[in-house]
Amino acid sequence: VLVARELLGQRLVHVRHGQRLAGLIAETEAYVGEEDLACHARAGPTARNSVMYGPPGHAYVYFTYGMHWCFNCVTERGGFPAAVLLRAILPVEGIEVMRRLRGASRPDGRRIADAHLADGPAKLAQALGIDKQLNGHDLCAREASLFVERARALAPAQVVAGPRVGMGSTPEPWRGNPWNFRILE
DNA sequence: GGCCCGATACTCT
DNA sequence: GAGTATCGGGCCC
Repeated sequence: VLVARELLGQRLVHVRHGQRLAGLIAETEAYVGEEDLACHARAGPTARNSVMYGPPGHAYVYFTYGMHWCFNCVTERGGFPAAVLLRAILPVEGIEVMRRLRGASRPDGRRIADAHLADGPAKLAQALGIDKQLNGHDLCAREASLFVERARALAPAQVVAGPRVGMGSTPEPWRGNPWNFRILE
């Protein structure tokens, strides 16, 4: 939960084909251990969630809804499955490449605003070119192509906490735990 | 902005 | 076979 809050305002970078694609992290969510019934590790270790059981500082990238990738930073010690889902960034570098990777345009054919290029977890992954090839990637390695840079600290008043998105039938208290964090607009 | 719905394929309570 | 940490299009407001 602490990492989810502190990642806000920092810069997520993917160096792709030698070019930096980067954005300021604008929304995150914490998923904390097997007891958290919203966490992919709620039923114990599986092939899909194995990276979450590994050491912290690695990328957990999963596939969902038949067509989307989502990117998480693994947190906590090895053996304790926890991660932070990155749900939105504000693009700042490589914006035109992100627009092309998203391949989306508005129904009227006009370009999508920068702020909406990566304002969802699957949109974020698509805009940065993140997929299963980066599952397990060491975000802290010296030669890492995907990593987080320190950008700026946010004042507590700039952060909004609320319940996580898409909890469906997840029981309380997990459904309502305020483990989603976003930057106040 | 909102609501509804279909797409799509992987995971495994 | 059911469920899914989602998105975009169509529609309405």
